[in-house]
Amino acid sequence: MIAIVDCNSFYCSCERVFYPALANRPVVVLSNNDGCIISRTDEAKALGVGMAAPFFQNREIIEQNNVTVFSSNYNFYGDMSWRVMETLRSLAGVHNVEVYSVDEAFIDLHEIEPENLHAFAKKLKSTVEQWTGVKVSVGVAPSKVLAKVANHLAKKDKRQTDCVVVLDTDEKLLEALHKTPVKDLWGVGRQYAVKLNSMNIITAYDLSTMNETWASKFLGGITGVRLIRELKGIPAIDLLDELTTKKMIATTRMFGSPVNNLIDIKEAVATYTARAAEKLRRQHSVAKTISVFVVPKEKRGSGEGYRRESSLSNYRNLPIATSITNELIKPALQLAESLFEEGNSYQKAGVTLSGLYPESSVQSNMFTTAPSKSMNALMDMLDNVNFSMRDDVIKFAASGTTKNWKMRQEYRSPRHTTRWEELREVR
DNA sequence: TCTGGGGTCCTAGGACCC
DNA sequence: TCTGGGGTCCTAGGACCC
Repeated sequence: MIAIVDCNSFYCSCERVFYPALANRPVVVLSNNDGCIISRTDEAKALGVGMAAPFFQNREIIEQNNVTVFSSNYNFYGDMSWRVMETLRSLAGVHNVEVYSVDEAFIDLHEIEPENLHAFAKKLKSTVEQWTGVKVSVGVAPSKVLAKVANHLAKKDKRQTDCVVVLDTDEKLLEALHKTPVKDLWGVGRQYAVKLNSMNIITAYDLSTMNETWASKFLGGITGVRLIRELKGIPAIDLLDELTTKKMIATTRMFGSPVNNLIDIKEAVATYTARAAEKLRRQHSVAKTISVFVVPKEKRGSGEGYRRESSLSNYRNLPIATSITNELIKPALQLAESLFEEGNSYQKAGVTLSGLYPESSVQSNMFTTAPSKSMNALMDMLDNVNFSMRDDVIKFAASGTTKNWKMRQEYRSPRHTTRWEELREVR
């Protein structure tokens, strides 16, 4: 059996830990740049605040109902996430926990006796809440997809389930499948939901009766086949090794306001490159390819709805794979220059590192030398300082100091857990 | 006025090779 | 004039996730 532990309204939950007075009040957390609502409590949801909805469209409801608003504070959430995951690891064993996202983890329960499943799930929940203050829901079932279904039901009716649902009999599984619309399944997005409904497949149960040949044809090949198997209770998506390394690393961000000069664009690109390089070093990889993209600000008619912007990008293959920040910044700045057009205004830029290899595999060729030991030692020191502060205390000159392009964060909470000077005071 | 920031996997199709 | 069959590698693009 597999469990998924999912934090309830994670970012809001984090904020509430340090503002207990908000316990039963509506709270929302905004995306970077204060653009969208990316986390909302049940109370905010009940008021009609939409998920992933633009902030400005919900402003009225928020102000009228005195909803508490926070800008996102990723240093703080990252630290809280780490605490939650450590708690789970200490209860279930390091090797049985797969951290799936900042607020979710799968747990392999093969070491737990069937009759103890429910008690163990409860223990996961109560311990996390006691040690970190973050509320969680737990779903338990024979496969990952079914565990997600269980978790969904646990969240939907918190009072009745007490946020724990264990699907350990065929009757419970069938009932759960009948109750779940296909659109709520993990792996079925908007496109597939429409397609399935048009074929008169409405509930998860309907989908579970389909065969694999059909799934292969209509639901994205092997992905669809795995979904069907998982729905039938046959695990088809492995618990991932904790040490799997990323195959691509990106850092991209909207600007606080449109940028129209090359100097600012280059500062932003240098900053993003430094951040991406840091992620790269953390997983002990080097990158062979770097690409940069910029998104011009679109001139839109008032009648048009929002649509995904189109970006301009360019890439470069490096002579030798590296994770040294300055070796990556140089080509990144050249790429930024090649993309920039005088007179244009830009709203976003990003840097992607790909062609990743373990750093131990780097070889020098005839024209280049392997990075010197001192350069690597410098990077280590920089990462240690910046990581311990969960922020960039030490930066590269190319990142600049003006930050005309940096994002808006009007409602950010203090970095309670990573800054002494921002620690909460209790009198 | 104002619409996030990361990632993954899969497939199709083109380039190239023998 | 005629123009195979099989393989690999790469990229772009679509779908999905939180």
